[in-house]
Amino acid sequence: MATIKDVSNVAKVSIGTVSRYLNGYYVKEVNRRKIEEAIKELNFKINMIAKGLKTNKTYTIGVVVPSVTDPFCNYLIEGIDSELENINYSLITCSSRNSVELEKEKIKLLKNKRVDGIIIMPINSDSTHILKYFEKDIPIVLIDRLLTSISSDAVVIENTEATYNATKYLIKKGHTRIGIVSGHTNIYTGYKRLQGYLDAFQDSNLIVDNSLIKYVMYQKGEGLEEIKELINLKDKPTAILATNYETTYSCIKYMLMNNIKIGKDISFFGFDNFDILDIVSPSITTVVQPIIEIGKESVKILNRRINGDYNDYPLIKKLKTKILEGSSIKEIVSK
Amino acid sequence: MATIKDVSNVAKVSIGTVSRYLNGYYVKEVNRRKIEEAIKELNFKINMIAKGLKTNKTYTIGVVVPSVTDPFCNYLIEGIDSELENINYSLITCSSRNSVELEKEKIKLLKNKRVDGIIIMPINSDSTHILKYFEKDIPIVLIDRLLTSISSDAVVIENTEATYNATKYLIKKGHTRIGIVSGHTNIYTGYKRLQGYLDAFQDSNLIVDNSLIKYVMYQKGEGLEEIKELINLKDKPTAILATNYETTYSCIKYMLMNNIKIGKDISFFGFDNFDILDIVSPSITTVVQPIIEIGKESVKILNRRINGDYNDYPLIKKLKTKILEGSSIKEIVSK
DNA sequence: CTGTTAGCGCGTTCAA
DNA sequence: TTGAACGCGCTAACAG
Repeated sequence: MATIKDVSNVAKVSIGTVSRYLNGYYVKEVNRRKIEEAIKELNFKINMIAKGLKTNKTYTIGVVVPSVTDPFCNYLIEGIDSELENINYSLITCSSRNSVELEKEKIKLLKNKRVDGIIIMPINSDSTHILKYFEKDIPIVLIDRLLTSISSDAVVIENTEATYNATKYLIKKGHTRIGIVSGHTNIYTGYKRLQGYLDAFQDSNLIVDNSLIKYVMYQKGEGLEEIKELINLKDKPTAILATNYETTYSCIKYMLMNNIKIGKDISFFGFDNFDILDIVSPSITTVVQPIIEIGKESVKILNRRINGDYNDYPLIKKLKTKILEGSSIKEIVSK
Repeated sequence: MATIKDVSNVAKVSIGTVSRYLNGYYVKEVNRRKIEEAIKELNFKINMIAKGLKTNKTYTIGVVVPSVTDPFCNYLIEGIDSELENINYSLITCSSRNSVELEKEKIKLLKNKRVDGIIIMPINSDSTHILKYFEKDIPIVLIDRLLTSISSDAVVIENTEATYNATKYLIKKGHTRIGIVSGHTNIYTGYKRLQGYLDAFQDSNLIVDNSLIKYVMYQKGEGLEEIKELINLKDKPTAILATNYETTYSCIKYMLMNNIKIGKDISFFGFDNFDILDIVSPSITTVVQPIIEIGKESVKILNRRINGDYNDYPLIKKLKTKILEGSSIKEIVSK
């Protein structure tokens, strides 16, 4: 593959001149023409590797997500990718496959690759194992989940507010026995979202029944057993609140499998609204996160750090959620 | 950030020794210890950029897919990513967003980045615009779709066989008026899959009614109008065959929206089985592709090319599909 | 087994 | 404005 040296030979100008031309500096008209011809003739493409070695930039950022087949992560990546296009960066995608070990591995890999920045959606809130990667050499932005005892840039949603509003919504519809499929509290979003549920009960002067709280893994296929327990409680819940996409999915699956009529036998409040919910009937009332926005925002912050702008560091951006109303929640009129 | 030179200084051995240590060659026990200490002390990480400049390798491959929010592409990426882990490569993911322009752009970008190889799922079969990127400098493997007039490594499925078997299955169940939601024939998979449908009719000595063939875009949200036409034909089809995930999804959505009972009012044969079909009732009979396998296989071929093994070039690997039986197909007993 | 050194392709001085 | 020369961090070849 042709190098800058080959171009300088063919064009009969010096390497420096070619380099300057490539980087947008002014060169004499005659030389410009000669260089352009040589480039075309040799089909020269600049070697970003060599350039990166010199400029200490790779024009690449890395992202580490727990899964690449989870729609939440995919939309995150879509947001990141589309924003990256604006600044001409490319993206190395890494899946930590929900393994802390792999997460470490991948971050190390990205650092070796000298990416200009890293976006991480951490597996859990435990920062001890990850802490050492947070030297200031490469900027890192956290998404979706924060890490304990690390002050870092991050983009998350108003988690507590999201479930608070959802729970309040259910209470207003007359529900007091509301089951929640919560994540484990060592996961940032699990902890925060449970908090919103508890707050809503407190603000409404209602007592929380702990048997209505089920802790499940935020992973595909998890939670069926817990949902079963919830639904078969002696004193049954009249409504169930799921707190992320995976649990929403599991709830729907369980209820369909067991012929439980959503919105009739039991009310249901979901979390995250992907295609899938389009084809469930009745339509599901859900908390909707601005996922694409989260991705885009994280890139914007990261890019400022890459360019040395640490003015507002550390910045924790919290995005608002919305409620999308469907027909999965029945109003209970008190007798 | 510490360099190999710093390490050699601290460890009091030569640069060469450090380099050899890093690359797995044998160094004297004493030196090994000193080097390891120095590395830990300096928190040294090898600079892959510099290594790449020398070895002309980036240990990175690129993949270009039409979308990063389409489950088919996601599972493809999952397969690629997991296989890449075995050979310690990382992956630059690019979305062409179903735009030929962007597809060109992304390939060019990957070439500039000097990735060691590229995997492409082309948008359509038209190779003219893409042809010039197929110089032998960087190995390319096509997936899912072939390109006209380019001989290249590729991993696809037995497309014609897949729909042939599905159509035969329907015919055996007594269906003769089978509507097909086909892709446009300028897309490799669209063309091949339609062929299977036609072949099955011919082999069964049945006449194909062209009004039962609808051509739709293989993209999210497409096809609702065509499905409507199909279902509202004067002489209605008794069964419908979708030919990819997007059209399967659209069919299900249309039927649910219009309260058409799948497996009762009309039989339905889907294509690709993601989570989503888990929560549709009745369960859908589908053609199942070995998607993860396609991804893994493409990496295996690519890796051999990267290592200079062009023995069986060009290799077009065709993987088999299976039929997953659900309850969406009714048997018609002739009166 | 180790130290020394050239050079990968490029950007960037410094003189001219 | 341009050309020559150095160095980014690393590998590989050679001599020891």
